[in-house]
Amino acid sequence: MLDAKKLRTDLQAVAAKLKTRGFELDTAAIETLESQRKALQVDAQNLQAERNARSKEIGKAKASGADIQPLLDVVADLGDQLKQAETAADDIQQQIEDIYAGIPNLPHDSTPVGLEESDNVEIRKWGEPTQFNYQPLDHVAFSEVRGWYDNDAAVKIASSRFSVLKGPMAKLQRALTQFMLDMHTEAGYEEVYVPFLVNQDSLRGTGQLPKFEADLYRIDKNEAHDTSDRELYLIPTAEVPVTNLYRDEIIDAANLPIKLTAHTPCFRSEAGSYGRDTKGLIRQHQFEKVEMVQLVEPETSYQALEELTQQAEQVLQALELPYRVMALCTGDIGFSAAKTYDLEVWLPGQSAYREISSCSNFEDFQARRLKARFRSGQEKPQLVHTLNGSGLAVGRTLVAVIENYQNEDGTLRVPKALRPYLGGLEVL
RNA sequence: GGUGGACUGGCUGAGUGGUUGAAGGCGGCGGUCUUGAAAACCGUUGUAGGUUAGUAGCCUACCUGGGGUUCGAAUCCCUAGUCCACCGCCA
Repeated sequence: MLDAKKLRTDLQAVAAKLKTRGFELDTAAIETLESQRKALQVDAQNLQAERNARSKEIGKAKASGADIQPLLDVVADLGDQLKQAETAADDIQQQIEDIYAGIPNLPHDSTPVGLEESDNVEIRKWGEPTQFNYQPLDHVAFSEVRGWYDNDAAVKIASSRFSVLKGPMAKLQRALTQFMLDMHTEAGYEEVYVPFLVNQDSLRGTGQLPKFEADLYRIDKNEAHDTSDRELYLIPTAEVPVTNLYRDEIIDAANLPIKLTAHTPCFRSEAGSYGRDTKGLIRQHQFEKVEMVQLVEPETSYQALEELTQQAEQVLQALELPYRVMALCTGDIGFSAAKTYDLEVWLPGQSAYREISSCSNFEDFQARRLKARFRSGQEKPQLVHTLNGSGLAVGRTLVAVIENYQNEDGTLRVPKALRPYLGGLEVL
């Protein structure tokens, strides 16, 4: 959520900035609503002040034994007036909040301007696309031959876009997870284990709600025994539970930066992506991811974004997987992000670079709704800046390892860094 | 799953429906005293919104969330959440 004050005082500048990401802000509607809000709020508050004063008089009169009936007559309809004013003010307030909740973050000045994926800018490249002296297989073909990957079984027990991994491939995925967590904890990230189901407040905090409900899996409550009015959602990323650890918290500045890492499954309904990446592990309803999250002081957040991105790159470098770093353009960054780097790994099966990590600085956009603040000394609490990045998407890393390390005879070399996690095996 | 109890500022803990944003204590901050520190003593100490040139003043809201009763709610009622205790079940 953007700063309401900034929206009021700097509306045209905000609208201009949002336009670079293809978002049209209805400034006229906002101005109208804001001036109505102001009037109604002042109205309601004046009535409240009057009621408070009158009620106090009644209290005093009663205490001194005077007749309070005349006083009661005076305030007879005050309650109704107040209720009306409050209802009107709440209604406008709600309309304003609904609009504000749908406004995306302002892109940082260093985010390249552009409306489409093709406007993203390559920042750097590491390694060269892996060379083969035969036509390399994609991960599906390769792993099906070995009996490691069973799409039909997944469809039978769940539906499409799920997968069953067997034997060495299942083990390889676990090794990758372990390896990544170890790298991050050695670099100073604290490992956390968190719920895979979260409530609506958490999803609002990180910006998935209200706009992206369709992308989420919701657990409908069982009316037979559940009278609660809470509904839980499967997490689309560990970002949600991990960042929400600090919702409604005031952090001692001495404890910043906070750097966390977590491994979780992620669940995405992938609504509207029919026909894209239908084969294999690239786009799944359920996948494994190791995530990094940082909470930092505002002045250091762009430095932190570089550090976070490099930490994700370290994983690819350690696995010796070729990749490139893309700065997403204003039209391609996510709703809550001010700046995002995508890491794209080389996939021989597709002869293309594909996203394997996304590292973003949200500045105070998430923190504002989370009320995640810090305080140094006696100063007023201030919003933190939040960042996160995949380090990495494990499922896609598995794809990358299989496609880049395959041998023509159907065997798979184990990246050196992973061997300690697979009992020293060099070939699978 | 059943039964009972509780939820108050950073923490602890009072609070007969009426100058209660909320006693007291702890902690924090400032000061007195001291060569310095401790102790003691004095003062101070929440968040957000509105108004405003203003981080001044004034007004409003906030005692777990939401709703209600009332001229007036921390206090009464309903509802949800959370925690505690006992019983049952369980990886």
